[in-house]
Amino acid sequence: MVETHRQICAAVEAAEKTWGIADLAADFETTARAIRFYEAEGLLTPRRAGQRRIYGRRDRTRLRLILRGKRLGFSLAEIREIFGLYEDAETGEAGQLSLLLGRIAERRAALEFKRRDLAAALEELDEVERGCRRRLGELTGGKAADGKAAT
Amino acid sequence: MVETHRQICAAVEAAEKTWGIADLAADFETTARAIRFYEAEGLLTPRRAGQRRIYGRRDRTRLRLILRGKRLGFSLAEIREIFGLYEDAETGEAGQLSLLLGRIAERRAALEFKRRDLAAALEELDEVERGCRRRLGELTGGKAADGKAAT
DNA sequence: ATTGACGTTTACGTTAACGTCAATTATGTT
DNA sequence: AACATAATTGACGTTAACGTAAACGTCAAT
Repeated sequence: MVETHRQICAAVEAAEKTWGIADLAADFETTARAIRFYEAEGLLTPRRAGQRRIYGRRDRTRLRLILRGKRLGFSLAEIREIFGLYEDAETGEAGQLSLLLGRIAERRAALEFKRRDLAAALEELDEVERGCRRRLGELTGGKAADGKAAT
Repeated sequence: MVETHRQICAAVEAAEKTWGIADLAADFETTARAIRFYEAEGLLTPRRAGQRRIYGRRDRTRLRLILRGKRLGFSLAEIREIFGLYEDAETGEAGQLSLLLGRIAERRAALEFKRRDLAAALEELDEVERGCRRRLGELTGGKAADGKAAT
């Protein structure tokens, strides 16, 4: 007798909660196609129940990292490298680990560069807003007594 | 008599410094092709001396904004919208300006969302580094006296 | 007047990251 | 057993953001 999906899930649920691909897509506001694509790119490796993909906690956190990485402007290739770091940090040998620290430092530098970009963008936005409010004040404030308000 | 490029530049240089497309490409570590592409997308509008593009201060700041936007994961379409905001803040009428404040708020929300993403990414990287150092300590520190170090 | 450096337009090619559709295969429901 | 529902693979299409190559113009220097 071959186990059904339900039976397997029941057995597994005792140990760990699982999800189907549609669940993930809904929860993370993405599509099944995209999730399969990430798998094809080596970013996800869900278990299988026969044909069907079964996702666990670990897969969810992975997907969360993927999507966040994308929002920050990283390519899937870069994200894959980052995952490499994460793996190596757990499995690597001593020789690799010190090299790893260097690569982690690079990653940190990239992230902090982005943080500066972000800070600059926010500051400029503030400036635009101030300018906008000032102009609004000039136009509606009624105190058109100063020569510059004429147009 | 038709003015030569040089004569025009000489006349203009008194008022403002200018650059050619290759200069910009070099200064910002991008390519002439990309710069032309941004123009075709309506993100840059350099003056012309005959056929040739002449870039001024304003164009440079624009290009800087474009590239920063890209690094932060914005599409050229989004960047174009942002430029729209910037323009409107200077030229818009009163009615538009209050609407504009709302769009600015949206932009700010998007940027602060990214900031949270970024903070989370940095924290996780920290965690990975700590884990890495801990493992490194276990492997090389020699104090393998604790049962868990065996593998 | 030719060479070389740089710039221009036009057009087609490329890559990443999926979307879309079709044909097929379970799975649970009635 | 029949049926709808949901998932799978495979194939091809699409969009954004340029790259690349061809063919030509312009200017300064030789």
